[in-house]
Amino acid sequence: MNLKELAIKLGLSPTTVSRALNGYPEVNAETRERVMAAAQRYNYAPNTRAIRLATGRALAVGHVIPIMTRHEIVNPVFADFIAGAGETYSRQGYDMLLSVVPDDDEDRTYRVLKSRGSVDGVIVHAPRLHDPRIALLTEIGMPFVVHGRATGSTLPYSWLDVNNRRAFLRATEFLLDLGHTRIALVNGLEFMDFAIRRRNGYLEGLAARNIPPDTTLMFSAEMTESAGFRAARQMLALPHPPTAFLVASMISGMGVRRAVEAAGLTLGRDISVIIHDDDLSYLPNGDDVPIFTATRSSVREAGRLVAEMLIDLVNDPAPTPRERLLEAELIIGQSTGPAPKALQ
Amino acid sequence: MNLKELAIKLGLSPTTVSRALNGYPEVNAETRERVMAAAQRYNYAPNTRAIRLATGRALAVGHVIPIMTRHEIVNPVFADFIAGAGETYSRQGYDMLLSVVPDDDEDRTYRVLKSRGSVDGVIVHAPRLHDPRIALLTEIGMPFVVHGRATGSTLPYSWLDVNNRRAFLRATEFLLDLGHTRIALVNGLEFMDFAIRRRNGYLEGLAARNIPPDTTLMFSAEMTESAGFRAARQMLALPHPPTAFLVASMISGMGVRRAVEAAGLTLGRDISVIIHDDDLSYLPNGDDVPIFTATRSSVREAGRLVAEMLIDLVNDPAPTPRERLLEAELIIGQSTGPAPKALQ
DNA sequence: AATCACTTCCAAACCGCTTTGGATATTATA
DNA sequence: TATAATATCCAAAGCGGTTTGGAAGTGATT
Repeated sequence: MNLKELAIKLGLSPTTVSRALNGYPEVNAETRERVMAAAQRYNYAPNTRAIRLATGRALAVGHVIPIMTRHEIVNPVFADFIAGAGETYSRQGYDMLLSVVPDDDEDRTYRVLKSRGSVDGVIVHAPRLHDPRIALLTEIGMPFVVHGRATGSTLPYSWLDVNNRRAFLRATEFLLDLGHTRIALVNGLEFMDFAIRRRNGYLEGLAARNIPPDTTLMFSAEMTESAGFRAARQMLALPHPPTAFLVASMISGMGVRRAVEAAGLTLGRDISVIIHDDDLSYLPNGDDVPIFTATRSSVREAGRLVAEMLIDLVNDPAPTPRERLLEAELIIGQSTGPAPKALQ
Repeated sequence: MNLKELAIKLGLSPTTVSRALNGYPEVNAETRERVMAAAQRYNYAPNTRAIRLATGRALAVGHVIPIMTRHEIVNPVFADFIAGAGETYSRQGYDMLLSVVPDDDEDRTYRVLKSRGSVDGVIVHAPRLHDPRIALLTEIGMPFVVHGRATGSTLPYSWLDVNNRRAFLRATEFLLDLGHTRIALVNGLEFMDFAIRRRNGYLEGLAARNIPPDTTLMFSAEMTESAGFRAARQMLALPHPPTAFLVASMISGMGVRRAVEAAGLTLGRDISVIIHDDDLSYLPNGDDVPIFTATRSSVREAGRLVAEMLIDLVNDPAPTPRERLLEAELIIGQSTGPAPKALQ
């Protein structure tokens, strides 16, 4: 059942039917009723392909997921972020287009997305320092919003980010207030923008108390359980081990916990751990009471908001970029406590 | 730059240019060269919206992700599965359309996807017993492939599944061979088809050795770390506790491990654990040597294959459904060992 | 030289919608 | 009552491709 057939059945022109369904004013209220009812009855839904061609809009948003050819890691926060963004798209009648491409092919993908008109805009994931995608997208005129920020980028751009620096600063201060002075950082890969900001927050916190940073207590790698385990095991074996860990994610935190327990130490008593919790639905930080003390910020909510920002941007391409900084909460769990006296 | 403009620049008709680019035979080799070169030079890419309308094909595959309104869990294997499927789509020139919808709205979503012509087919995720989606999709004539199977469904349908029954049967046998007789099952939600099959494999393994199943050793819940922890803690506190656990996922396995260690027991010595490992890229089961003994099957590879099956199906709607059963490997890690003598 | 079979190209219809530019009927205004 | 304004509807022209049904040219065949 298409527009024309429906129009014939109603004894109206396609024009009028189209207008009736799309809420244009130049159609009799009674006629509109009739049209709506018929559309319902015949189960009519306009063909999106035709709408897209006629309007020149894709009614779709692209997410380009680069698969790193080196370390083949799919970002664990991806599923929840997508779920959040997807909620927004469903609500607003947009489609979500996912392109999974080798990371050396990302440029071409954006160009093709643009020239084929497949999407109205894109979301940029996991920005790195001096991220080249910002210049590329600006150049080809593709609207975009970055989830995160790209330190070092000179062009203006729209973004939504968590205040990672502040989150890790607060976490550091919290540990310092508990009497910890040997605080380790188990960070993500430090070419990622968020990781840099977190490190900066950590360093800032230490500096404010005149504690010189100790590179043996600073670790950076992919946020896997194993990496967290290795980092913590290694640091706990130091002659002057840390009494607290600041950890980049729930998953690495589980590795850290394993190392702590393997060393015969007790979490929250001998060793304090604060993680960053993206509030992933399949990795809840405990049920009622949180397992880990954490800086928490829902990546799903971020997905919802970023998607909204992009749709706004597409519908009203204002010259001034949209920016939004979310604060992470610091939630207290069972993994932190006062620094052990013996080591203070 | 569109077809017409390109045709004018070349002094040819749009027909010829279209045919040249699409490899039709009725065009001079020399002319084709010229057209290809010009397309390259002017950076011409055909507008997908027009192609879709003209051909009546969506050149897109849909993935409908139901967000359960109750327990808001996004499937953790989702990201890797999507990554795998996405690789296939990129390779074959298809778009991947993701719809995130409340689970009570899934039906409507499929109908709309069909009547609007947004996709050529869909992948059905996470089938349950008697899954109603199979009848629905068959009824509305939407090509689909199920990732998994739906026990109880009477209609024929195409699917790709891991032999979950066999995997858990083998894992059970492996534990039995090690002398374990008190084997616990920490399963996923048992309205999910894969969970039922795993339980069946487990029960079959026990039955073959004349071990009656013990319901106090059978647990079923969402596959979270906390759920795994709770299940194991509870079972380990039993008067006659298990010496081995069969666990549905890496994540629940981590919870089980935590409970084991919290009970002062050692994994692989006092307690054996076998997990099912979906080979998620962000949750590797150890680096070089596996942490957990596991039944392993790459969900990413499954994604690649399911997507291929669907595209085949769309391009050649054969009457006989396509079926494919993958076997899981049993890989030996550090989490299993002979049953402790004292408890045997 | 006429006919036939290819080869190579093109004009025009079509996909299903939106949107422009009227046309017609109805009501208000002078 | 004539005219202007308004309400309501429609024909037709896109949107940018694909595809059908020739047409013209070329070389081979009779």
